[in-house]
Amino acid sequence: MALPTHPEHRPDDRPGERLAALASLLADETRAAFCLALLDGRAWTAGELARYARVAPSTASEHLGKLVAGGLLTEERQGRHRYVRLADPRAAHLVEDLAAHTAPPRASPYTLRAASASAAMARGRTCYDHLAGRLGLAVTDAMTVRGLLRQDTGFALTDLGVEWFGEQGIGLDRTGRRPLVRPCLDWTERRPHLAGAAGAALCRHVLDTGWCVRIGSGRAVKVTPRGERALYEGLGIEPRILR
Amino acid sequence: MALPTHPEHRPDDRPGERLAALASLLADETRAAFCLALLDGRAWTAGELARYARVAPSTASEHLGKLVAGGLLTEERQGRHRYVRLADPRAAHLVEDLAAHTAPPRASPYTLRAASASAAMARGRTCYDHLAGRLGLAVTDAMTVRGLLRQDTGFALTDLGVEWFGEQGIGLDRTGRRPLVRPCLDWTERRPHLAGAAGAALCRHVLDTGWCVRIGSGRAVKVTPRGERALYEGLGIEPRILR
DNA sequence: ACGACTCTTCGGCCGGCGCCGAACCGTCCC
DNA sequence: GGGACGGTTCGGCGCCGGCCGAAGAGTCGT
Repeated sequence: MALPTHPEHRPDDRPGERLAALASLLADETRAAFCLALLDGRAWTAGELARYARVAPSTASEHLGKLVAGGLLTEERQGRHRYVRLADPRAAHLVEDLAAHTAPPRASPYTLRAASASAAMARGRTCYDHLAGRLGLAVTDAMTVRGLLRQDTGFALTDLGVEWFGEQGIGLDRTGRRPLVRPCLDWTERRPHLAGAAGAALCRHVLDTGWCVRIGSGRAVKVTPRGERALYEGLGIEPRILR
Repeated sequence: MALPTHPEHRPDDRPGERLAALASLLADETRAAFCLALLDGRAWTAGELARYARVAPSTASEHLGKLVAGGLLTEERQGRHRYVRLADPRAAHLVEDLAAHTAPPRASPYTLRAASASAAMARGRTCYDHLAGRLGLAVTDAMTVRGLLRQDTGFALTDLGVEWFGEQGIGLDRTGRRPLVRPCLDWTERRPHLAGAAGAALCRHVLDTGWCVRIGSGRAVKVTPRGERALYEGLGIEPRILR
């Protein structure tokens, strides 16, 4: 027996349907705040997000339901906690891209605490799974002037760059469907920095080797003394840029 | 006298505000349909868009007001017409990207007319200002295998590729802030094709030299016999791929 | 000057959705 | 077992926003 399809229903007669549905997920201020918070790549609990966005737990729960159903987030239940994170690099990319389109960075922060926190964020932070902030830019720029990355005719590693990753002992996974290299336009600095599988591998490497450490539990990262030496020797990055 | 700023208003206390505002523009089915239609890069009148999306002229007018105010569209008044187009390549890129995230391409078209129209679209079309469809992919792939473009470690023209543009007499404008080359992930074919300033220059070139012509007034383009020869001789593209 | 045409403004309607609090369920810890 | 805690479900409230039709303003052609 055939499904009772309405005769007037034409499949492509509503060109904007899917696009609107996707955009709707981010069209709410609370959900947008959730996604921006999750750009740090970590898993947050529902309660953390609720407090962060200053809404009732019940409200947050409903929003998370929509974001998960929409495929933007994945959840992981552990005991009485509901951990939630961006579903995959594609979802992170989407949020990044949209955020990058939201015009000017905001004015100077009000409190001292906020000022020092945002200064740390400006120095170095992670953006989902790669390095961003001045640190991310410094690495990207250093790789560019050293001929490891070319930005003048697109955005791609050179042969030299691929070699360099090998020398550093950073494995490049070229199997997945994820692009090896892509630019990520950060919304404070207005210039692209290295993202994609290579960017993620590099970020993992600098954290694993102790070149950088996370500050507290947030997105901000700090370069260690050892990391300063390594970045200077390996890429010619002046330590003072990172301070 | 100071402005009566509310003391509790903290500027970065609403992280998702801007993102949500931007997403809201596309979160309506009618507005989304408008933007998708405008991806052809042409200027549409308000009435055309209203008929296309099947809403009253008054409704369309209101939507256009929002899209223009949000910076996604620009308008140009001519007599009693209001011509509207995507504001810039960045806006087009945004819509493309979001559209690319909306999952699977839809099922086979119902009517014969729609089938032949979408077949023409699949063969070749423009996506804002560059080539897409099988034609766009064929060009991108041919450039890749000939070493003009590298996609394995990112997405960038090679030196050979820059040279090739020069040989073809296609000027590459590297002054603007627009990236020279970027990938555009099309939402029917799931692979990237050449976009950015170079993609636009190439598209302009094939239309100017008569290698391709637009079919009717839409986005679909057709390769001329002369174009077939040129594409075969210049890039080794088999004519049958384009049929 | 007149009518045809395009677009805009306004009022009003309606549905959807974001929000909360209360009640409830399950987990963890004493 | 009892209490604290995290999350969810449900009902209800209020508002925002998309839709239309009617009326009006500006433009073009005859």
